[in-house]
Amino acid sequence: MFTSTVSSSSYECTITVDCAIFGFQENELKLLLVKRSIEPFKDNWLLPGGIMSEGLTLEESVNKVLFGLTGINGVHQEQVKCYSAVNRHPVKRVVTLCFYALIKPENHPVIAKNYVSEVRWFPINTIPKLAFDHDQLVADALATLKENLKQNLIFGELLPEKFTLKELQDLHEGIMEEPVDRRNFRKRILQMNMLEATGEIKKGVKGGPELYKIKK
Amino acid sequence: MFTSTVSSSSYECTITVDCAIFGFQENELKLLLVKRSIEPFKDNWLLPGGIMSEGLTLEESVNKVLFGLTGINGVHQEQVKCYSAVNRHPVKRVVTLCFYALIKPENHPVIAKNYVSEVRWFPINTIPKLAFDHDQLVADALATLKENLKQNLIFGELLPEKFTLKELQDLHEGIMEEPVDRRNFRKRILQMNMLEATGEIKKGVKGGPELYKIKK
DNA sequence: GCAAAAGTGTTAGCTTTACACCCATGG
DNA sequence: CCATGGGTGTAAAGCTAACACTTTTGC
Repeated sequence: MFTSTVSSSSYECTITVDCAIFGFQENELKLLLVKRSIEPFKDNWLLPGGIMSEGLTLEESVNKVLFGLTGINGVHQEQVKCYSAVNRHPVKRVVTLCFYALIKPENHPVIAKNYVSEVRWFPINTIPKLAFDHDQLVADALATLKENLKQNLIFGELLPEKFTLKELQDLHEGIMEEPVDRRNFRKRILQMNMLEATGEIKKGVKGGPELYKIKK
Repeated sequence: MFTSTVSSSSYECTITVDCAIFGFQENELKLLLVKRSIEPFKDNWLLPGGIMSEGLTLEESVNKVLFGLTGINGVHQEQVKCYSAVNRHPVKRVVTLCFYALIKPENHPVIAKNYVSEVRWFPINTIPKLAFDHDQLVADALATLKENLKQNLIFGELLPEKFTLKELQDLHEGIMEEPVDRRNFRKRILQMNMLEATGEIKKGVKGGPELYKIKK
């Protein structure tokens, strides 16, 4: 812990935040990337990121940065890992904390702003080579996301208030990138006792599936 | 990610590293704490910690800090979490990255140095109230340690080169704070296929237990 | 009415847990 | 020789994984 009496020896450093924003669309997991319009790494794709703000926590800072680059606003962030290799930025020493977030793309229209010339959702298997050490950050963020999802089932805002078990299963399969047996999935989920049936059925879809919601 | 063209808006901040050093001694898990000899929180116990160094990664920095406060040198560090609440330090904004390490106390004699008036190993259930938000850091570090240990079995330097299964089990039980069945433990461990029998038996202990070592 | 999706139970395999006796060694 | 700890196997329970047919609905 920093101590006031040794502040003369204090070394201050730029802290940045990067965020792997995952979204679920057309039944597959996607990642939001931005293209840099400036050097270094001009015209390269990378994770949206920027500098920590003076009066904000890192979680608040990353949301501010995200809004400033893409227009995305106020999403729940989870920490992934801190990266501090001395040469990870070619120009200046920066320490970065990486976050991930899980959002519904249609709730968050994106616009390229600031140093970003383009913002685009990439299906998870078509991610290009990224600038800086962001390939590593993405790999770590994805592993953390899957790990967290395996334990609890935090779906964030990915589901509408009322949803069918099929929708839930598609989400799971999309994120985990592996299929699961329908009956076993239903059993497992219902045993968790976190959902409650609404009694309503979803219209406009064959089979007449029941709608569920998350128990309060 | 930080960009050179926006460096005018860069906010630099002190980054500190704190470390929960766990040790195993007299068959129980202990935590190394230091007592501050200066304000704020003079005479309070807390985790050893200090400022990130200019040319070092955070992992290297925490080892430097640790050496400077306690004499402990070059131990493997694992990241726990980053803490960035704006008021977590009463004097100045600091962002802290917390680590944990797992060492063998007898390999690392400790000496109080710098702002530390005393260094002591506390059994995990007798930890006093700590300064700053270190109660939280300790709770998080312990949870991370257990989690990591459950998955892989990283024992760091806790075991001698050759050890008996009983020693391994005591270690496990001590860290996890729960007993396990001896036969089931042996089965599980040997199935992992990470150990190999040396053919030697340990002398000076009843029963004549076989010595194992970690497979290369 | 037919194609597509929803709903539903049972069984086999596997994993995990519980449990007791004999043997080797140190003192 | 005796007390302490090391070594070993099996059975029950719980969990996980595999699998097929009937019902509902949209088109």
